[in-house]
Amino acid sequence: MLDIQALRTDLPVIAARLATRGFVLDTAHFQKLESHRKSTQTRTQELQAKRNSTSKLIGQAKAKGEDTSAIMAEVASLGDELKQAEVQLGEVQSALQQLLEVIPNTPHSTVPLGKSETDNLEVRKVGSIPAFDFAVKDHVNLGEKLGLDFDTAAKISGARFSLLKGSLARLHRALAQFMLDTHTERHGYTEVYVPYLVNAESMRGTGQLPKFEEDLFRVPRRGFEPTERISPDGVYQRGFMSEPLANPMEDWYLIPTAEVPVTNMVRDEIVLLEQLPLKFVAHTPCFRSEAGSYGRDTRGMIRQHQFDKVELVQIIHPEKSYEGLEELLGHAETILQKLGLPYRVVKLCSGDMGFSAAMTYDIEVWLPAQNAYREISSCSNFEAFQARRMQARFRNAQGKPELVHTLNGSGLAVGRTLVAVLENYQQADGSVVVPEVLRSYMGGLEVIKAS
RNA sequence: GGAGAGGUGGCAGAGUGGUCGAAUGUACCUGACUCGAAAUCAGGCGUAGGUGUAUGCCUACCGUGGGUUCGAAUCCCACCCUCUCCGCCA
Repeated sequence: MLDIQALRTDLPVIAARLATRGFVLDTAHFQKLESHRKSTQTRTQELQAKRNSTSKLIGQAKAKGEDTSAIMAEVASLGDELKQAEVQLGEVQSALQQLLEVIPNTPHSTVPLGKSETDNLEVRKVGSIPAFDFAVKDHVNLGEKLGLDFDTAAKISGARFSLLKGSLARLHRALAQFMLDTHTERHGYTEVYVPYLVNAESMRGTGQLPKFEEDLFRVPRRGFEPTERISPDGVYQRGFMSEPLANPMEDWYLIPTAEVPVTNMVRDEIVLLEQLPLKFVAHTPCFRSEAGSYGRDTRGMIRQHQFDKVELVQIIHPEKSYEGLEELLGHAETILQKLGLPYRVVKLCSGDMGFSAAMTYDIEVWLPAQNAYREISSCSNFEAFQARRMQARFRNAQGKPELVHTLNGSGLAVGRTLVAVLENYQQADGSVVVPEVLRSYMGGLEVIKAS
């Protein structure tokens, strides 16, 4: 969320910055709401002040045993007008809030201007692209002999799920363990285990709600009848839904990234200055509906409804956040370097960044079968955008509460890393060499072969 | 699933419907005393918002949302959360 004070004082400037990311801010609408808010709030507070002072007089008069009927009649006439003013104020404030919640973050001044991913800026390329003296296979072809089974996953669940067996399942686990160990032992992160089902308030805090609900899996709790049942006359019914119950419980959402539960750890908290930066790493599954991505990456495990990710999160002092972003990016890069995977770092342009980010670096890993770099990590500085939504603050040197900055980045997406390992370490016979750093996690296994 | 207890300021903990934004203790900050510290004494110490050049003034907030009332931390309703006991359970 943007600072409403800044919008009040600097509206044209902020609108122009938002325009660089392709967002049109309706400034006239904002100004109209804002002036309505101002007059309504002033009027409401005047009436409240009058009610309060008069009511106090009644109390004092009664204490002395005086007659209060005249004064009570006076304040009674306030009632309707005050109630109406309060309702109006509530309406205009929630309208402002709703408007504010769907405005994206303003890009940092050093973010390259552009409309789409073609305008992103390549920052560096690291590692050398492997040369193969045979026809490279993609991870799907390679995996089918090694334990990567999409058919069974489709039977169990549906499209965009995968099932790993044997050495590949272990490789998947090894990657996650290796990443966690590296970040905790070398980069100073504290490992956390977090809930995978979160409430709407947490989703709002990091910016997934209210605008991107269609990307999420929503899990109803109490509130509906089951979706399957045997009807009274003995017929099996599927997809049955009753009318909603009178008092439904708040729904949960499956996390689309560990960013949500981990960053929300500091929601509604005031952390001590000396505790900053807080650095957390979590290995979690991520669940995404992939609504709107029909037909994209349908083959293989690049784009799944469920995938694992090791996520880095930092809660950091505002003056240190850009420094912190470079460090966090480096922490993610370390994983690729140690795995010996070639990659490049891209700075996203204003038009390609996510809703909440002020600056984002993507790390793209080389996939030989696609002959392309593909995103494997996204590292962002959200500045105070998420902190403002979460009311996540620290006590500054003057002892006053001030919003923290939040950073996060994948370190890395486990499924895509597995794809990259398979494709980059493949051999002519269809086997895959296990990267050196993973072997201790694989019981010393050096090559994954068809069983 | 059944029965009960409770949610108040950083923490602890009071609060007959009427100067309660809230006693008191503790922590913290400032000052006094001291060579210094401890102890003691005095003062200060919530968050958000509005308004004004300004000392300031005003509004909201006692789990959340409604309601009753001229007036609600206090009364009523619903919900959320925590804890205890019983049952079930990985």
